[in-house]
Amino acid sequence: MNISEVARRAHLPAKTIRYYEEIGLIRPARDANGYRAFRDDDLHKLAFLARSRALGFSIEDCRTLLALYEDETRASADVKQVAQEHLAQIDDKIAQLRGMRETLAELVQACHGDNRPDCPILRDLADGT
Amino acid sequence: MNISEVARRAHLPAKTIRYYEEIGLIRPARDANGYRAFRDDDLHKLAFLARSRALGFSIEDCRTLLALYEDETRASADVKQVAQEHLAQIDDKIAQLRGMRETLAELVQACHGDNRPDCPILRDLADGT
DNA sequence: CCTTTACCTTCCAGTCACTGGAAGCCCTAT
DNA sequence: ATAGGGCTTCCAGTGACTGGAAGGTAAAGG
Repeated sequence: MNISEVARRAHLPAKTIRYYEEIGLIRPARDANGYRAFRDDDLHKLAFLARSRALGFSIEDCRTLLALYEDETRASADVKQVAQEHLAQIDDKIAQLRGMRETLAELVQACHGDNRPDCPILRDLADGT
Repeated sequence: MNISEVARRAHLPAKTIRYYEEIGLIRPARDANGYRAFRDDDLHKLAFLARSRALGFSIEDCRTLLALYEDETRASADVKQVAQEHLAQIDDKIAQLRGMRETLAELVQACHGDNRPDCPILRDLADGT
């Protein structure tokens, strides 16, 4: 498989796949002409990475997960821990965004949004009141 | 005011304040010795920026908001539009995170987290099933 | 007056995960 | 022979800082 085919099948841009090789997540073979020659194994790994990234795991988490995936003697507890920590981070992020959302929604609500300069949004940003 | 005092009062790291000057958000005067000499006006702007950033506005949004803040002839509608667009982006982000959270929580739930290698999390990442 | 300590300055590099673009080689079809 | 598309590498840029080095300056203590 050339890069564009594997990109299509793994749902990743070709650029990203090259980048993943650069940082050592995959090691595709090369044809005589220098083109990357992807095996099914590479495709599986890339699909694994695409799904891990879609769940918001960092690249370093993905590296860990991929290593666990390939390690037949892994303990599922190790996988679970990575996932749980990530879940906690997502919860933090959601909480933070909800806080912002609440404040912002109130301010937007309070602003007339007309031609006059008076604006509760700016007042709040200026005074923090 | 020197940078450390204004940093303390605006709740921003000194590094960030220097960065904000570099990108043209503020233009503090200079003392003869080369130290930045912050006026109350600079402090107000920095506090404004700190609060805008805390609500998740991008630096470019902050630039716009600061310009509106300083423009006595602004229309509040312009401010409201920036805030509303940002609110919509936050909502998108929350929705995306909630999607991830839901999937992840299910997977974490399903994983025994013991010494055995069998793991629904890895299965899902590998198969997408 | 000297030294220490705590500021302040600039500049450069690194973060994270790509993304865009340039320059150039390779393969296929006409 | 040429046109097109795909492939390669390398370099630079994104956003918003953050860390650290190298060096000037100020205030306090001895």
